[in-house]
Amino acid sequence: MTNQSQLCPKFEKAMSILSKRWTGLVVYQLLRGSQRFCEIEASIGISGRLLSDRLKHLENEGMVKRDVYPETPIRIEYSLTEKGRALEPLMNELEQWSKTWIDEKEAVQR
Amino acid sequence: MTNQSQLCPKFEKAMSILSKRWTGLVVYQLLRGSQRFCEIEASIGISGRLLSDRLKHLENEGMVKRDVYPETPIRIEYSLTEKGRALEPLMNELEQWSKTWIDEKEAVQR
DNA sequence: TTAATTAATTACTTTTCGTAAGTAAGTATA
DNA sequence: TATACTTACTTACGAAAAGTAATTAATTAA
Repeated sequence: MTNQSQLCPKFEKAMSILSKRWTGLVVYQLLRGSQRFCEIEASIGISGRLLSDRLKHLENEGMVKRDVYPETPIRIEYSLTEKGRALEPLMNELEQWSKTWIDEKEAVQR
Repeated sequence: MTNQSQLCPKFEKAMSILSKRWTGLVVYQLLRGSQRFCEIEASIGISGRLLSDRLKHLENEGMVKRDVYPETPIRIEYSLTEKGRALEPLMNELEQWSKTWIDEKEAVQR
């Protein structure tokens, strides 16, 4: 099959961001408002090692902003940029889809 | 931080499907209509080994249907079920987002 | 008999993930 | 002064997943 790819490079890039594990959940969680490292860590169950990596990645993509408050102990708040917040409609779509098409039994256990 | 996860298990499951590499692109490609193995392989640039794995996975999730036509050479058509097609609005959202927020330079190169 | 085609699968290497422990900075407590 | 505490990371390392390439099975044509 010699078919060339017809995929839009921008779309492909967008999908590559979303299809990296944890990244979508971090964005979803930050849609609730700015949060600190340990809050995100606890809320989605990611390890510190990977959360650190994903936040850096999202910062590089211009989707997340990092604010340092030199209190004691230090407080660092992460929040979405406009680019990040623009994924809200997509997240709502995914919520709707999951409510309609995923049943309790196959959902993630905790 | 002792915070419990507030994530909806259904949403978490949905996100885990989408955040597995290639899965989203396979669904996106099949939204164009039923296709055979080698067509999908060529169009999104996935290896046969992983495409085989992802199609099985999507079949198990009830999102993809596999039809065998015992011609010569054998033809096997993959298509989306209703559950799979229901992701079309989300894919449209991601397309829009990528057009607005990803610029040429950072897009996937080919 | 050899080759061709499609849809996989197997073997092997590289990359990423997950867990746990360690570090740095800045207090607070004994 | 020494020790402990808190947050936000980083490092080390074994396990799992991904990437590449070669191989297989079924069928048929040259």
